[in-house]
Amino acid sequence: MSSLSDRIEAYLMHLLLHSQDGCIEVRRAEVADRFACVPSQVTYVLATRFTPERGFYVESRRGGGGYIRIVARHPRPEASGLQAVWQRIGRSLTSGQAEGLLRSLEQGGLLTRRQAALMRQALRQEADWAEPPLCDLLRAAVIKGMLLMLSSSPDGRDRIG
Amino acid sequence: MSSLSDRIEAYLMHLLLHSQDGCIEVRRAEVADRFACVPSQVTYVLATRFTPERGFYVESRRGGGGYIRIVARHPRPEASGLQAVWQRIGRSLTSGQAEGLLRSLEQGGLLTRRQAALMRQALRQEADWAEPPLCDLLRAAVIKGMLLMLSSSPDGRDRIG
DNA sequence: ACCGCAAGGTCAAAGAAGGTCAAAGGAGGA
DNA sequence: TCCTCCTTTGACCTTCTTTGACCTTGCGGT
Repeated sequence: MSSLSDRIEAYLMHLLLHSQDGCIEVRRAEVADRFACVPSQVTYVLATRFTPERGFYVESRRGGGGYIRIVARHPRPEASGLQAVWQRIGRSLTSGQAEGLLRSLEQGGLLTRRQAALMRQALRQEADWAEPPLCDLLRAAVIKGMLLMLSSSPDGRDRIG
Repeated sequence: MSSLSDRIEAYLMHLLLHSQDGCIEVRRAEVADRFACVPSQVTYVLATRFTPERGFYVESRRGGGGYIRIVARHPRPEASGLQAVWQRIGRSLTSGQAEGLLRSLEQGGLLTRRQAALMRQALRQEADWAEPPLCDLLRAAVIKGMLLMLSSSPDGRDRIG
């Protein structure tokens, strides 16, 4: 089901989420080895998933002692909780930023796949009809509303009855 | 005589009902295979039966590891009063309209006091910084996002407690 | 400097899904 | 009968992934 790229993404995301500062260093060849694939596969994953648009930046160096460093702009959302994530969201959010956020929340276990899917749908439906910059404002508004509702009653216990 | 489309619909619905969270992932080619039909038949069923109006969202991805994900907004078949309200909200909502809406939802028992209060706060925070007409757009977006999350919680949180 | 190895980078081709669209088929009603 | 609406099919398109050949960069030794 999940593709090789997805598994590599999950692996790197896992490392990021468990890092102290939302910043990791890996060797391309090592990662490729772990997943028994060609090194350029790792490059592909970095290029398609860990983009600045989604809130990551990647630097690397070649030659002996070379490395790839991935830095997350939203370090460890799973440790800080939905409330903290919510506070970091500003008034505007591009679709790429929203997608990156949802993915990392999903990876961090703060959102179920279903919740993430619902939120994606809602974002499309409520924001995509507008042009930038309006659509980005709407996206931030929708997602913050949704996160607030989720975080305020994570398991339905907030029902007063 | 149930048509092929009906049988495919029934099959997918069966999977949904037996899923824990009202969210399934299938491969188009596999489903087509099971019913010995062309893949586009599955697309047809999705397009005609699993529509947003009927309470379903469909997400898909192409390429290797591609899939079709179907999400039911209501894992439980019970209709939700919130859903109906949600569907009637347009793209714009004045603060007066929003307040009226929240009040009637609260009185109707569809929202707890706490939820309503939370939503009021979110509305103020996310929309009031802007001038009309933008603030009305933002209000509609926030409130729809929040209602969606409430009305689609798998644990039936949206029912009157 | 120069050379050679040890990284990582690029790019394009091949492969693996799903999407589109229009034509053909079928069932029911005016 | 004829018309309309829903189904079924299939040819062709678009998107995403995987692989591999070849390129560039950095470091260390001579």
